[in-house]
Amino acid sequence: MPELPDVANLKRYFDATALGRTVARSSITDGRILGGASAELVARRLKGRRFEGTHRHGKFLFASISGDGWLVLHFGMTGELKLYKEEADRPRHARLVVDFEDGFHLAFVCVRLLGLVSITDDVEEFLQDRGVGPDALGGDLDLERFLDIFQGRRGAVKGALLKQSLVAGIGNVYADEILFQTGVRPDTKMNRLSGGELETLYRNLRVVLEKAAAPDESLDELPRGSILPHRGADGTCPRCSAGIRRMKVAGRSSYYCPKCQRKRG
DNA sequence: ACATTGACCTGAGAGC
DNA sequence: TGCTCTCAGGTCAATG
Repeated sequence: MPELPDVANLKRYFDATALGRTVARSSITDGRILGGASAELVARRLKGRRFEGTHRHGKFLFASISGDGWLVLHFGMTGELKLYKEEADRPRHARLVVDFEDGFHLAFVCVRLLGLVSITDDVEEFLQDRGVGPDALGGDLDLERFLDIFQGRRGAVKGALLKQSLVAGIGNVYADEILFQTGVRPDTKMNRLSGGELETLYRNLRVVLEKAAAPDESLDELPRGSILPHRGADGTCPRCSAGIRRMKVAGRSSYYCPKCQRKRG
């Protein structure tokens, strides 16, 4: 679930449920979610504080803690947030539970433990240390920067789109959607695309993610319709009705239309 | 430097 | 019912 558009939704959920509330206490129920950070530090930083605002970069969500630093959340493959009141409603696989003074609880749920909970004092520094590239929807990713990053790469287009150090936020599903809109097969080598195709790729990347991240998600308004609901066995192309095919690219399942998406080179 | 592969985790679903 | 296998929307370390 949690690619850029999903994290945008989780940010809205966090804003609606946690901002302005005061933390009474918090607990980490499985230390493996911390990626080396200290559970004691997380608890100490949150206790008695309020969340004042949030910031999303790629698939990371940062929540500013009143007076002192940021809570870092990454949702991995299976992360989500759940606000609840009654203890009986605590979700399974809650890895971080924040208890608010007003009796509500916010759980960071992560079945497969591939997500991350941490603390940082400086968001920019955190992103730099981890080698995270510019946000896919950010203002500093203009066409020029995009071309700088992707032009001349030798590997598959899809592999490059998925690489968070190049551009942050695109995951397996939206990479397929962007490539469907662009009419390019996922295994096409990046350096086989013309300048014009790269520009189209950039425009589609922005449009797809903007539409998907909007509160009223509207992918079906895309010029070619959306391939996303047709992923999986027996899917058909929304544009030409050909059977959707599947192949592995960069180790990930990739769905594409054999008629609308051509391989170059 | 760049690209590909396996490992990290758990759970759901298919097939026997 | 229960076992085994495959797969899942992410990322890192190790390898070519």
